[in-house]
Amino acid sequence: MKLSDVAAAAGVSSATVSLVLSENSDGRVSEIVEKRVRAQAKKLRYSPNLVARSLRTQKSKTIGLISDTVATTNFAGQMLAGAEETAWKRGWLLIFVDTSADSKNEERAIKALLQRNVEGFIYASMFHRKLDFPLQLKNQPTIFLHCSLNSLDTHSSVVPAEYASATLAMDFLIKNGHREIGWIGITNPTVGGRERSRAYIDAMKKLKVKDYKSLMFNTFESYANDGYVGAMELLQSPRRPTALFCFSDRMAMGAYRAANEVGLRVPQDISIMGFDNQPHIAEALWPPLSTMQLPHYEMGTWAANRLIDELENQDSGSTLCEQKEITCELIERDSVAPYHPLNK
Amino acid sequence: MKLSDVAAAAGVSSATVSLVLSENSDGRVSEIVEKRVRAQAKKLRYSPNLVARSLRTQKSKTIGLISDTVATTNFAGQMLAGAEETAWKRGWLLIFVDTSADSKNEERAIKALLQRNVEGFIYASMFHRKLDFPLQLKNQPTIFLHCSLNSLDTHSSVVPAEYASATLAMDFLIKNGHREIGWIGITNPTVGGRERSRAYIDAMKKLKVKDYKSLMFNTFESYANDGYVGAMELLQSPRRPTALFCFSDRMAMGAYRAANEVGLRVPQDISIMGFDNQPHIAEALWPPLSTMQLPHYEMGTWAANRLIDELENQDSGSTLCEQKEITCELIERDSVAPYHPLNK
DNA sequence: TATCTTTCGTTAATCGTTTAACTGGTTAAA
DNA sequence: TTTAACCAGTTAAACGATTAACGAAAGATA
Repeated sequence: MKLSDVAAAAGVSSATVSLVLSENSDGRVSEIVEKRVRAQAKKLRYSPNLVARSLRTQKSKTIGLISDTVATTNFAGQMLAGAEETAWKRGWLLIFVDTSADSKNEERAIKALLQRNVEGFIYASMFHRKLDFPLQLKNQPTIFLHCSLNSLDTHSSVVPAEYASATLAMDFLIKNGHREIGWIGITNPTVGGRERSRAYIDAMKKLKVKDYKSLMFNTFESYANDGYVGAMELLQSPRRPTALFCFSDRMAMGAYRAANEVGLRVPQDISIMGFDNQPHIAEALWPPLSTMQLPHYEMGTWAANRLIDELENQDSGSTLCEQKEITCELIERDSVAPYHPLNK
Repeated sequence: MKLSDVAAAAGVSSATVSLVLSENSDGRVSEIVEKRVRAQAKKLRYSPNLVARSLRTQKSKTIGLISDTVATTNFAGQMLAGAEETAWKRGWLLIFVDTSADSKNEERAIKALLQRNVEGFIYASMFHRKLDFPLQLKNQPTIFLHCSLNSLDTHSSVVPAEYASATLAMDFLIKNGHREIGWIGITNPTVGGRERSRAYIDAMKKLKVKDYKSLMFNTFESYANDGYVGAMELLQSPRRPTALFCFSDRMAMGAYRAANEVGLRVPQDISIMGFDNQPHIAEALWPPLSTMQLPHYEMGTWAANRLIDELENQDSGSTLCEQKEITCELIERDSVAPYHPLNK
């Protein structure tokens, strides 16, 4: 069913049909004709050919999301979901391409999307990092998702508020009476690793805990086993902490095992705090893990909304760019208990 | 850069450029002109406008994947990845839409894709199930991914070989000398639940284990805690099994906890076999869990290849449809040990 | 009455390709 | 010599929308 079919059925020209259906007919079409056109369009189940429209208008109501493996890395798929759903709700289509962190792929992907008249991009990273501007996106409307630019005054970006969120986690531990808090983290230089540990250190300083460095343990990676190793170290040291703040839920998972092995009960003997709220882990551990919910979904939502805002009012001068940080939500489950002198 | 720009630069008509660049110029363009055209195209960095081409040819080299939340459910995102990557490799674009299992959404999604001249569909399900044919896809080339049709002779589908794979898992346990094997599964009527438990039962029958039913425990859902409950029951019963076959890795995770609580070591005192090879769980447990790798990625690959095959040789009569089953791979880690009389 | 507006539509160009049909000249076959 | 085939391209019509520019009839104004 194309425009001209409807036009023929309604006995008018296709221009008229177009005018009516695009709500652009301010006084140019009589009410009676408009009704006739609408009736026929409905009857024939007309739906516009977006390819033709796109060719004519040079718009596509489509945005592209390019990412390094964001879809496969389980819980970060929430970013995709958030972006896709909001685009969808606002009448836009989101095309997602995974470049597997390969720059040749990335180039091809951007080209392929541009060839399809994509109007703007979301550039998403699997893990929180800073990067240089991808040149192929020069003068394309672009939002950075879960990453930000080294030179950050040209485009909007949205990332988790690592420092603020980790501070929230520490506050929670402290509010529960803990002072001897251990840190299990990573040396791998990522924004998350750096900022979360900085928050830990600042909180410990503020608490005036002396020599907190002996309560810190860092490994390079953040797998469960790294957490195990770190927790074994800390839990068996003479200065055993009463709570453990782990860089990630996976490390927390390892910490659980260490606690179990050492004969410490969670949370009665040792409180454990995670980070990420990784699905199928955080709530499946026993006891369920208290942790910080990374705002993946919200970030995806924000990025899509922002981009579409920019695209929909190109004329309006609202093209300010913003470096957005979203704070993680505290997910209180059962792995943190109030400190009690008897614990020790 | 459009065709006519290249044409002007090369001093020929745009038809000629089109002919040359589409490799359709069998003897219609002299070599010298062809060279000139190619040189100019390269110099001007011409890349065809796919929207215009699509309008003209009524093809889009694009397929749509519609799914109920396949992207957000972590490890099933591998299906998406598999489909997307193969489409990409073969020069096709895959557009993915998540319908959140809402039929209104699904209708809109299919319409939106059709409006963009999508040439075929992959219909993906988050969990293995059977369904009725979605009417909007009538006479659209469609492959069913991780699901199959109730009336299954019209379209191709690809699913995991549940029965065969579960049999493989049982064989592995049996090869390790176990006979008293417990089953922890679900009553929730899914293909996976039904077929895996059937494989268990058949294996036990074949082994001639008497009254194997007292070694089975089913709950409705398959969360970690359900596995815990089931394992507690089985491990504390007078007839304690020497191995546990769990419907899912998450249930196995619960079984680990139960074993630990009861004072049984994995795998020395109790062997545990999972199913799914769920990322971040199976390998993060201690000891790492032996399990079956669901062929998500391969299924995605198969679906995309199949669909594109169909689309690329529409003329050729190879439109046979196939009900494909892919067997899971056994992932041997450390949670299964040979049975030894002393174990008990 | 002559002229100007308004109203309600239509015409035709355009977006960037593809492709069937054509052209004008040369060469080969009958 | 006529006819046919071939060569190396070109012309122009699509594909299905949008939209600037135009136009005819009716009503308003001077």
